[in-house]
Amino acid sequence: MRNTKQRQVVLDILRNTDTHPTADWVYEQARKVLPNISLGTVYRVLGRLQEEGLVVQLDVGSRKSRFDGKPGQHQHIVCERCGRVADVPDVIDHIASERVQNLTGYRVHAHRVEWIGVCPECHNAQP
Amino acid sequence: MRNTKQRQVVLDILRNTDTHPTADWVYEQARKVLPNISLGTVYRVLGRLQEEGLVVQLDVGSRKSRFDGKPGQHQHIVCERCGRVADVPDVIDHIASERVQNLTGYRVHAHRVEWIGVCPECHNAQP
DNA sequence: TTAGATGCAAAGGGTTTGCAACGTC
DNA sequence: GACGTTGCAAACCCTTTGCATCTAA
Repeated sequence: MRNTKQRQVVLDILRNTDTHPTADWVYEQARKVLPNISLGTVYRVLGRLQEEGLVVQLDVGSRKSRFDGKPGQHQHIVCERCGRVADVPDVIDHIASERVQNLTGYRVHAHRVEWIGVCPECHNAQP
Repeated sequence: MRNTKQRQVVLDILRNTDTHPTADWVYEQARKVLPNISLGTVYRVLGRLQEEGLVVQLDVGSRKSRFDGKPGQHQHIVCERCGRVADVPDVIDHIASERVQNLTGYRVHAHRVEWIGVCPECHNAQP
C-alpha cells in the first residue's frame, strides 16, 4: 500500500475527530486540504484502511456508514434524536461470551454493542 | 392500517422463518402466494410492520437490511463466513446499562448486541 | 363511499467501478 | 519504469416514491 497524500489526509481526519463521521463528511474535510480529491478515492482509502484494521466501519441504523478512526475495545451509543455517536468502554465480560457460545453452538470471536438513548444535549433541549 | 392480503402474506412469511431474511427474499416468497405483489409493496409493508413493532430491522454489516418477524428481548449472532444469522437470548443485564448511563451521560433506552463468530456448519466444513 | 393500499416504473442516494492519467517506490 | 492510486463519471444496487388504480372498511 502506497503512502499517498490522499491516504494520509483521510487517516489524519479520522484520527483527529470524535464524531464518527460519514464518508461525505470526510470528503468535505479532505477537500479543504486537497481540493481535487474525489469521493471515490475517499471510499477507496476508507476501504483499505478498514482492511488494515486502522479504521472501523459502523452501521448504526441509517443508510450512511460511519467510520471510526480510533478502533479499540469500545462500543458506541447513538442518540435516537440527533444521531450523535459517542464512545463507550466495553462493559461486556467474557462470561457473557461463553454463555452465548454455549447457547448457540457458534464459536464467538467478537461482539458489537450499540446502546441507544438520548444524549445530554437533546435531553436538555427538550426534557 | 388495513389488513390487506399483501400485509398478511408478508407478516406470515416473516413469522414462519428463522432466517432473518432480506426484503427481496421476502418478495420471492410472497410471489409464490401473490404472483402480482410488487417489491415496492413489500418494502412499504415491512416499513409499516416495523413502525408497529411487529418486525425489527437489522443492519448486520452487509448492504441489505434483514428483517426479524419475532421481535423480543433477544439479539443476534452472525456467522462471519456465511452470513447466517441466529437468535441469542439477551445476556446484558441492567447493571451494564446503568454503567453506560453513568459513563456517557446519555439516558439509555435500549441496547443492540451483535455477536460475531463462526456457525457450527461452517466450522465443521472447514475446522 | 372513500381514504388508505397497491403495482408499476422511474427516481433517489450511498457506494462501487472502469479507465486513462498520475505519482510512488 | 512499473504498478499501485487517483479523478472523473458512469454504473450499481437497494430502497423510496409519484401516480393512477384498486380495495378494505
